[in-house]
Amino acid sequence: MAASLGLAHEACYAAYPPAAAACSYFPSPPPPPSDLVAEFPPPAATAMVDDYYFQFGQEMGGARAPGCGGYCSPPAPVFDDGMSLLSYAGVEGDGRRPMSGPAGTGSGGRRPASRIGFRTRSEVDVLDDGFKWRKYGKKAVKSSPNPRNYYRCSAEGCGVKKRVERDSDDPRYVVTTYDGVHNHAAPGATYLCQPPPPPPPAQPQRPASRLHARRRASAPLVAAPSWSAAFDAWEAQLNAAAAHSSESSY
DNA sequence: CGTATTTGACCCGCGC
DNA sequence: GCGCGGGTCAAATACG
Repeated sequence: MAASLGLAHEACYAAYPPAAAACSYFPSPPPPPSDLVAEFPPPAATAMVDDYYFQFGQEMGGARAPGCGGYCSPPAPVFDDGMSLLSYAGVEGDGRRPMSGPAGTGSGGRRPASRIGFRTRSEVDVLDDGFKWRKYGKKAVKSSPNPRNYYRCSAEGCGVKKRVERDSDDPRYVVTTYDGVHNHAAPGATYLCQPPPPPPPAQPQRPASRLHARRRASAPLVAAPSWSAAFDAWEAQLNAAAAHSSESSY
């Protein structure tokens, strides 16, 4: 199922509003980026997210924890050009829903709290990112000759989802899109990043409907407005830690 | 037998 | 208003 071989990273795209973003954890330090097909244990995502952060982190206004081997997304998108980043990644997001604009627009506020995408060269479709996923759907999409697979984090109460599909332009690449933020640790993961501040109790994101009413409750993906204050505190904590770290190193 | 996957159907939002 | 396309559900099936 999961794979950890034959990976090379190309690009990834960005988180976007609303403001529930947090630190996205990945299980192990990434290998050095390389054009060569690296052979290493998971995860596929790590290196690319890290690379991406270095490339776009400032524009995104993201916070990077001292010694963080993962990616800490900003509480809200700071960059103005999310679509261009998507284009850079060779994916088009939802296709129907704008990646920018007021939260709750698009399809009735069903937009996930945060989204990170990867385009990874891999011989296999499913990349081992340290989390356990359950497949819940498969769909042929118009924009690609390859089917899109839908996965949900199998951890109880964790509503994170991911979509996996082969790049329509180059089938050697797998486009993986994560929706939401894990509220738990990855099994067996080694975290280098501080945990984000605890999310406040959030309201269900989906509008009430007959369908949604009978569906299982999933972990809320949207943070309450007060979350930004919590993030500020967390960021300050990171800055303090960074300062302390630099002082102690001399 | 329990769990994971498959797959057709359904729902919803958007564009025309 | 209608059709299209994407996302999800849930019963059926496969697998260990």
